[in-house]
Amino acid sequence: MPPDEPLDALLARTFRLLRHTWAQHGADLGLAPHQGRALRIIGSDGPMRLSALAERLHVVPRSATEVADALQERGLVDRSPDPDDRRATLVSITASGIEVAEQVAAARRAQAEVFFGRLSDADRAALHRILSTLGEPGH
Amino acid sequence: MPPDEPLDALLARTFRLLRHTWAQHGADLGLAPHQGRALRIIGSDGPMRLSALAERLHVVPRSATEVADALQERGLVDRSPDPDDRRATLVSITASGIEVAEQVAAARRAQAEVFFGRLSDADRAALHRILSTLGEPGH
DNA sequence: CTAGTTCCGTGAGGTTACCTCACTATGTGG
DNA sequence: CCACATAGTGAGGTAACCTCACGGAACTAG
Repeated sequence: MPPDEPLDALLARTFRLLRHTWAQHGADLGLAPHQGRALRIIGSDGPMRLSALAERLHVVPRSATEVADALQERGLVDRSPDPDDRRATLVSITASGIEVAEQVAAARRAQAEVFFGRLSDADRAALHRILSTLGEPGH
Repeated sequence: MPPDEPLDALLARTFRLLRHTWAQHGADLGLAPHQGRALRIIGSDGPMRLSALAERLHVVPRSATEVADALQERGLVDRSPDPDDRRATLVSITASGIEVAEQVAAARRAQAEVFFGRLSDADRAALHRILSTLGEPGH
């Protein structure tokens, strides 16, 4: 609302708006944010160790166990022993997991279309370029 | 990293990068995210009821009590009875609260300067305009 | 004025999503 | 063979939310 809102606050506010719509639809599918994120990661990167999943989610390994537990209980992922290391467990997505992940992805695409819909093509391209610049190298 | 990353994911990733630096400096001052946010709100909007603070923080009133408790215990805010309504409590910022809020704000400005520093003035203006458009009206 | 209703802040207690620590089973370098 | 590191998980803790119920205060009708 403030016309001179600093860029950082503006970015935060915009993101919160976007996240709000995500949470809405994620909740509709009974998925906590990290669960949806994990499902997407496993779905796109293929079977991975729990420790690898933990790293992708930015949580400690113990917490990835819980995320996997929740998804497994819903039948969305499976655990299997890693043939290369009998200490390790591979988490892979199931058929119904793929289905749910696809629903999530579709809902997200649709929502992004609405959310960014008011921008011109040029503005979308500019936003993409500028954000990419910010996300790039020099930490 | 993906060159064709969708806008929504890109926005989220960029924000996470920014938030990470916030959390860092907030933690340095011993402030949880909501505490810093509350301090900023009370500092800029003046004394307010707990229920009003709750609304600004997007939490239920009971949770605002806890945020205020934590800040009061650090001596950063004060509670006083609302002269207009003896049911209500006004939370106002103290002298040391102002000092801490100023430190937080200064750190934030400095970090924003670094974070957005790689953008040209034109790009900053474009980003500001585009994000403002996204945050505006038709939900 | 009074009786009913609504609203303010908070005590009590639950849930959730994280964490650390310790343990077992397994792998690895000397 | 042995010391040490690593993968996942049980046990238990914490922080930040939540709901529910309450006492005091304020509004509203009759």
